[in-house]
Amino acid sequence: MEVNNLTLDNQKKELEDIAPELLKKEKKERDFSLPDLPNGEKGGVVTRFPPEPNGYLHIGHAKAAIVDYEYARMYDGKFILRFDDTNPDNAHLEFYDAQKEDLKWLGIDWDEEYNTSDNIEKHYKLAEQLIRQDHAYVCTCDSDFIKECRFNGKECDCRCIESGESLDIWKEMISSSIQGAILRLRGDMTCVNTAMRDPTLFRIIEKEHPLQGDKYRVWPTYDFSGAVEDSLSGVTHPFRTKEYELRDECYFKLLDLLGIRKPHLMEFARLSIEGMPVSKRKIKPLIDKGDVLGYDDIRLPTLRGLKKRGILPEAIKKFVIEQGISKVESSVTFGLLEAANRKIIDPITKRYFYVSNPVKLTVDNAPHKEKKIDYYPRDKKLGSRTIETDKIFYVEKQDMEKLKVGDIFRLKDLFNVKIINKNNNIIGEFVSEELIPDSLKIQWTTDRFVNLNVFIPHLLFINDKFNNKSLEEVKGYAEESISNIKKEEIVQFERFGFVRVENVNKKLTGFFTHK
RNA sequence: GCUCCCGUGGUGUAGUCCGGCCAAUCAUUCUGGCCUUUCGAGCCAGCUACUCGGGUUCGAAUCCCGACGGGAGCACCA
Repeated sequence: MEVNNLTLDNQKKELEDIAPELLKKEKKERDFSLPDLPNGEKGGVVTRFPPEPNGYLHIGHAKAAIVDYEYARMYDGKFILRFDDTNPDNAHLEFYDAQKEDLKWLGIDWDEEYNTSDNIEKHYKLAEQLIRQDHAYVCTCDSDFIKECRFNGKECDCRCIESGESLDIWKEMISSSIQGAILRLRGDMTCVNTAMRDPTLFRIIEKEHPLQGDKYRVWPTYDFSGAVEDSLSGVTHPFRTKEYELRDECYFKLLDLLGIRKPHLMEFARLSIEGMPVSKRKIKPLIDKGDVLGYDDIRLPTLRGLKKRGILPEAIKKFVIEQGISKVESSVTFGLLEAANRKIIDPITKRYFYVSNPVKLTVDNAPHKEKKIDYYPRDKKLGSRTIETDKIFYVEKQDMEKLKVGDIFRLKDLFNVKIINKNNNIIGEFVSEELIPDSLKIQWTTDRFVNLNVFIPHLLFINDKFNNKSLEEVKGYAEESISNIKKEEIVQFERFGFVRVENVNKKLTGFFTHK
């Protein structure tokens, strides 16, 4: 029978008769683990995270680090932390440790750690090999000229000097004080891929290195050190971001010429969050001007900023793995990270009363009470506190504005109140204790409150322009028991949102995490 | 300008290599409902997508060609 001649409805009916089970769509569960690695063998995978110690880690670094780390764990392999500190102009001592702290906070530990700058002698040897093989040459042209030649696909005269002479100058570069010389790969000056037009392999930078001091003046470039280190350190699956894709050819050519092992190099897209730039170029000026408070500002996607705001490392990990290693350039909303975070913190955070924009409410005939309220009714393990109440309360101005004289509402977990007067003072009247279904329940404090201001982060940039309303400060009263928290804790202020509260020298500050 | 990469709902992603099981995954957002002593969580339902045009094929999100759109690179930075 010609099934396709039937209408859709008839087809369905027909199917129901023959094979009803086919009509039921069972939900497919998607697992959020990373896809398999090409040629990935249990125990045989080595990955690496190679930051330059030039700043604090941000969510973009976290993506790379988590992907590298997770793959190593997935295959029972090895994960290497390598500081790519081959430019003494950029590397700073403080950031080696700072970045390690950031990684540890993320929950990442490494099997091996080293600095590229420890291997400079090795790099020199390989460079010498290239020169002897006539695959690299010393160039003394100035950078503008080199640029021009690259652009036009022209070779310069330095390319013709013979390998012996190049070697002599190379040795001089290392040992003496000559300036203005670089070592270049003999690539192809007419190659359509401009990355192959004799890229620079080594250059002279005379600056104290944070670890090596003044031991070296000739430093390898990323093209050289990256490829060589990946190969020599046994990395099998190095990842990097898409903007390096054009350099793949150079990476493999170098390893080819040197006759050393070629890893399986892969690229993924950079992670960008809407309105939260990651680049130092954009963040540094804001810090210098004082527009943001530092690299741990809660508006920033630095790991320190996220931490301060109350984002947990597990949420970052989930978020990153959900994004995966696609090459599609996309801009994710911060809401996705928030959602991941909320799922984790919701079941484990205590609920407190916090009243922003407080106004006084007097309930003259209120019964005196000592009310025990669970920190989270759904999980008694989180404990409870007892609040003593009398006639005086503080409630949110916004809530009171919604109510008219005569309206009845409930002070949550306490009793029902009717509004008697709203003129100068807000006066209420005790109505009853039993819960009135569907009544408005609002949070409150007594007159034994503590002052607590909450900083609420908003988008740092809107349409590429700095948002000068990006940091909002809300003043309010929190119930007294909030001051019992230790140094810091993420809590939920009911009907307000999740807030990370810091308790430093008896001074409380709140940082709004998310709704 | 040249070269490379990418293009699935509002957002992000799975599927693309190896065409059929895709009348397209999952998450998030949004809308409605349920539940709840929070505007949070949970539960249920709903909306919305294969950039376009050709080709190959019995059959294309998937392969080929072209267009369009987005991103990146063209550093003595990584």
